[in-house]
Amino acid sequence: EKMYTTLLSRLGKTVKITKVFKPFEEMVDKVGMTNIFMYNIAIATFSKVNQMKKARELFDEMIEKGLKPDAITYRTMVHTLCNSGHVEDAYKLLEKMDICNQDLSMWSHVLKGLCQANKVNEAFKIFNLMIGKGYPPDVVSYSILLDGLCKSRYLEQAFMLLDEMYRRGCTPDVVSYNTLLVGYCKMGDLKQARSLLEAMPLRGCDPDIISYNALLRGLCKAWEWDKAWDLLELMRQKGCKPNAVSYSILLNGLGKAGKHLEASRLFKQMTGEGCNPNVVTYTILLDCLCKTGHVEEARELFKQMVKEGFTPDLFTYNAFLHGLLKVQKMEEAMNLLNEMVKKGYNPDSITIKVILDGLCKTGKVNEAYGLFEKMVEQKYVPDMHDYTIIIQSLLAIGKQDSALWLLDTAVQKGWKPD
RNA sequence: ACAUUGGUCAGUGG
Repeated sequence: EKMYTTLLSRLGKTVKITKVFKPFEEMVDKVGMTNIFMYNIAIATFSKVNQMKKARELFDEMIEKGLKPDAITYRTMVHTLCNSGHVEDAYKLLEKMDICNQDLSMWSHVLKGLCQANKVNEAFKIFNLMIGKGYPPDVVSYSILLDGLCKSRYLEQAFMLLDEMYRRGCTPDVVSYNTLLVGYCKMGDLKQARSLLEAMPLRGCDPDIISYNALLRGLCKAWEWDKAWDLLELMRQKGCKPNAVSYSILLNGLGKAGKHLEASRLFKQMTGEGCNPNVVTYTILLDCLCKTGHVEEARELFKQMVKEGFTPDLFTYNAFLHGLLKVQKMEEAMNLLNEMVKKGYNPDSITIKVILDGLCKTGKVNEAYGLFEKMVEQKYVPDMHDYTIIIQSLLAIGKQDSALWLLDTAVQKGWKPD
């Protein structure tokens, strides 16, 4: 039994790296799952590769067998339920389990899950409930709520919550401040961001690279290029050397502003500054080249990144596909699509929208609809945007009745037209 | 023997 547990653990670790879980699954089926360790390992492993269903089955199975889940089992379950959009279930589980197996971090997972589902109000309800149960919040749980408020654009409330943290003796740390900084910058409120940044050292929190990157993003969004360059200089002076994220923020800003020459120059420059490119920076530049009508250069960049040993990911493929389809290079796009599938990247909802849109814009509405039906058959669940792409192009070629029919189908499936 | 480990920054579609 000990041997099997060790074996399972070893195999589990490789699964987490390679994401290939078939052999592990067979192993789980073959060996008898006899102790709690084996279940804990198996549950954790399956949840790491997004096999929630498997994880839950095992959890139920162990209870049926009369094995009592321990704190670790519960923690793993709560964690993965929250991260896979099943916060409700996580909450139910927490309500059911023994007090001795609960702790603040589990409740924090629930808070985060709710915030990610855009349910900040719910999060606050749980927050109060959790306090009532004897789990006073700490700086982490507060920061989760701060982030939730910021992402829902409730910046004033976030600021007030920061104040509440002081009053309750939960001194905000650099993460709390950064959370708010990001919020201000995304909203374009650079004034507030700057004053918060200046206030930080006075409150015993020196800004770190994330603080500066947040501000950098705000400056790029406002097209304040000179100030952005000044900030880079300031960062170097303060010993916060710009990192790959800093450069990708700048690259993306330049790209979105259509400044592809400057973006290309910065891309070359960053290596000289001791910062190596990565998949993200490559993808940003590639996208920028595509969007500014330089597909040939984009293709060269794609080749270059592969040659330099970087593996294109779904973002890269989607961006490039979009670029190719925009200039009607249908055949090359389909080759790329095949290549990406062969490499193990399954088209996601964005890939599908890119292709639908590409087909429609080249007048191949029928093909688009055919693909759409095929995807639905393969249990892809289209959203309203997928419908919109096709409906719009049906209207464009004067097929109002088909468009209306499709719209009706979407509505019947519970979608709300926008 | 072994397992879980809570918060903040960058990229793709409509």
